[in-house]
Amino acid sequence: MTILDTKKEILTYKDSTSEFYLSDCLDALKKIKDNTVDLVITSPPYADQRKSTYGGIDPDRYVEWFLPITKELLRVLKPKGTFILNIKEKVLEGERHTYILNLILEMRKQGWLWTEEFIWHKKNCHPGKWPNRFRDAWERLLQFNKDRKFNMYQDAVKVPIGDWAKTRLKNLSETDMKRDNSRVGSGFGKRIANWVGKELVYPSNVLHLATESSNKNHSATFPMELPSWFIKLFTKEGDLVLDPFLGSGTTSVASALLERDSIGIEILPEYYEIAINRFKKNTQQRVNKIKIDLKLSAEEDFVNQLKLYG
Amino acid sequence: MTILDTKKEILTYKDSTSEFYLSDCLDALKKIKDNTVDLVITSPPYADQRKSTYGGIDPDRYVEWFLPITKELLRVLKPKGTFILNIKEKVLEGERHTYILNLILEMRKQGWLWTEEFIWHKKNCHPGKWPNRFRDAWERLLQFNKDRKFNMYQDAVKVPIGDWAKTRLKNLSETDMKRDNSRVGSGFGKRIANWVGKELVYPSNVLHLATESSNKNHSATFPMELPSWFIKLFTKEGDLVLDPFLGSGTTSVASALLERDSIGIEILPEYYEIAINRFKKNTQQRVNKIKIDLKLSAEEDFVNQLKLYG
DNA sequence: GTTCCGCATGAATCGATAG
DNA sequence: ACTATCGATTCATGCGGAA
Repeated sequence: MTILDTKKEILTYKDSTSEFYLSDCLDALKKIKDNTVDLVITSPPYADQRKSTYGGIDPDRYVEWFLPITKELLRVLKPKGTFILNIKEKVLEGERHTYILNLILEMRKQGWLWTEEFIWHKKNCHPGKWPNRFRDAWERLLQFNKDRKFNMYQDAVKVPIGDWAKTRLKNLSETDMKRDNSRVGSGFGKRIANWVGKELVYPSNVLHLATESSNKNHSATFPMELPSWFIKLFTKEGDLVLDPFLGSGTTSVASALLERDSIGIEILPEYYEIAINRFKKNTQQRVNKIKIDLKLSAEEDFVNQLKLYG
Repeated sequence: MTILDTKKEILTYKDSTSEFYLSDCLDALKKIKDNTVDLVITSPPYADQRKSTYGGIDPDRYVEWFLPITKELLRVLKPKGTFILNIKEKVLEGERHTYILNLILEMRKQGWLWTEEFIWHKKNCHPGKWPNRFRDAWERLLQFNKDRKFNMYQDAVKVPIGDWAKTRLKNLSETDMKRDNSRVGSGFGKRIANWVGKELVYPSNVLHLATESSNKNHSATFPMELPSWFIKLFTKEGDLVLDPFLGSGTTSVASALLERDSIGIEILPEYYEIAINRFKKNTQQRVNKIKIDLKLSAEEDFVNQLKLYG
């Protein structure tokens, strides 16, 4: 084993501050004070799955590897904060492995409450064919809390579709959507503006999102909408978001664009650099195109909502 | 406690035989021979949920109540057979209860393999609003097997939609679909005929189905498409399907229409009668309308596939 | 014979109130 | 205190009656 580089950088966007740790996860977590984080959201290395990049954790030892980390997360999370864990068990010898079941049971012994399990339905799941199973099109989004009372801002993720709007939407052909979408601020945008606020409903615990194929740099791509949705749901502006397995930095970017502070921890220098660069690019781009962004924002938001809650 | 009525009736449809037991589940199971069942599919009473009708099982005692039953199911299932368990944990004191996690772990100790977990996305989930959670829109469909090698007929549930058909479908307005659907054998039917065989894809492990509210007789309606889909996937004509918690008899009807034999067990006389009557009505109706059904079958099948894999 | 509209109906959960 | 019951909340679906 080589000795790991460690460093810390701080970037800002508008009023938000984003810290980046190049460090072992546990080491960096120990530098964070008790009860300071509003939301932890992460997609840890899946057992044995990303062996080539992360070293891979033996499925049978996954729980014992992860428990010290969840213990630290419990410590740094505010009493009314939330922990969202994106994970899916792998198949081993023809069976779904049980490490996630055991992880949930063990985390409850640590003091975590297992509040809810959201489903991420991956609309464009990985292709493939096996004689004894179909393609895996969903992942778990486990919600844990320290207390039955936690912060939840449901109105921030309301979905602008009722019966009436839905029928109209179905009657729009796909080419219509595309054409109008490209004409910024014109037809489609105006129509959306009419819908928004007319028929807002609360979403359910099933999210419909496509994986992002664009960022091939990091093997586990979780789409920007995923952290964005939970950040809007469980934090307000100025709150602090933590991702202990930052990867290519999706959580940091999502946090900054929503003007939340963030801490991201990544052990591999390659990914750390990718995360830093992506953050700079995305926030800078945002600043340069601020006028266009403002014009687009209503449409973008609507389209994102659609993608989330198809 | 009153002494329960017990009886057994046998009904037939085409070449298939359907047995109905009015009996305690365990008692009836013990009359079934070892290694004779090709598919067990059932939706047991959820913990504490149907208290008014089924007596309700205490969540903390759910596992110990269910394990003797799964032991019998393991005995009667053929080596290459499959057990599909439809279940969802309830919320207790703000947390998702862990009895299903424990059930899976305990069933593995009995010798079951936990092969897969399908998701049933309930499009019309129960409404409601709470300060700390969204509506629950999914249920588990746990797949268990006795052996890594099991029968699976994937081609039987192929979905007739590729990218090309998908795009065309989106461009069809809803009213177009309805209108053409009503003209039997005309436009829509022909178009389907063009698609079938052109773009067949395998489905994923996420099923999109609405619950059936039409059958008001039984509180827990699982939609006919659900057992139908798994029956097609895991059995062939003439095979034997078992539902130890028959309820209003959906599994028996689905089995008969697909010409599989079936055994259904129901402890409550009210539901037993409903199941018998529904079976008679559905199979009889089917026979009367056999010509129309044959004409419709291609379309019906397509529409059902659409509903399953939206 | 169709199509459209209105309405009842759920495998729910929380918090307040009552025993 | 601890348990049991009840009202409030909410929306996709399918049925029935009417145009």
